[in-house]
Amino acid sequence: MSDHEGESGLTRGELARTTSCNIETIRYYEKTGMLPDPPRTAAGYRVYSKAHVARLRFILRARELGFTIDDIRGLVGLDDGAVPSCADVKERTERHLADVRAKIADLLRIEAVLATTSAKCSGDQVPHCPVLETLAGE
Amino acid sequence: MSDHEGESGLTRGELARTTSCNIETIRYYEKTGMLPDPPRTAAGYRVYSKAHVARLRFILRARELGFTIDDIRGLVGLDDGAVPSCADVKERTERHLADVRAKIADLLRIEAVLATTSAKCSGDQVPHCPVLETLAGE
DNA sequence: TGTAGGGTCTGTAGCAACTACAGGCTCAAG
DNA sequence: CTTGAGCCTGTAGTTGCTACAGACCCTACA
Repeated sequence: MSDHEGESGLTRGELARTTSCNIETIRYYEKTGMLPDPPRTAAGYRVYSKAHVARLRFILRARELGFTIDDIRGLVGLDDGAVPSCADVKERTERHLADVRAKIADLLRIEAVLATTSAKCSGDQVPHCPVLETLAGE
Repeated sequence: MSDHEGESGLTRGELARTTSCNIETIRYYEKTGMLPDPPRTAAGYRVYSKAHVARLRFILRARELGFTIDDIRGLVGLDDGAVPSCADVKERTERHLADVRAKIADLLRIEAVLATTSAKCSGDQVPHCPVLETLAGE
């Protein structure tokens, strides 16, 4: 699979390594239409171009930021076929930002409960376990 | 299904309503052993006692606090059969607390990126979309 | 007594977003 | 020409539910 295209023309394994993406995930993104179907060699091996690398990097970065697959589909214009407008992108981002903030607020509440409850517990055998009592509803 | 047991002896639907738990989730918890199999009427209807209500409330509260099903299994002594020691409970709680804190840290990083990126975007047509550029990797 | 409507029973399939096989090809090196 | 790595496909598993379909059952009302 060494060819004449310079650094282009990656196999699936090579793409996985250069992007640190699980090799099966690549196939998954292809199946779900996130990543365009690459051309194949005569033997059926996928051949990825630089465009594929860029697209995959985009997807992975968006996932890192917590965008769902559907969000990303919108960001790359796969839901309506058209390249999304700047306003579209901004709106999706803001919506996602609100979700993230809500999740942070949830987790902070949870953290407070866990921290105070756990602090009450000596770890020794005390008459009642504060953690279990909290969970049981006092 | 009105019986002589006072406020005990709930049907599945009644248990769902009193705990605000989805009715199917109850069956799921039963199937996975989180909730003990209740006795049945002659026709095969489940009959739940106060103990079931308490156990389900416990599970739901622990889930709200982000404990996984396996965590909860440990908290109620279902993984090794024995009632967990206070130290066990404390250790599980602390471990979970660390997870929660890590998740919060992740989300705060994400929030910062999203907020600054989104702020750069006017929403109008500008030459380049700052959000997409960030995702594409500058 | 009949029936209409709700509730309940079971098993099974679906969701997100992957991940991990099994069984078979293909390719490059020795 | 063989060996071993890599690739191909389809399918099943993961977590924590949720949502059916099709069959019972139970109560109320006529």
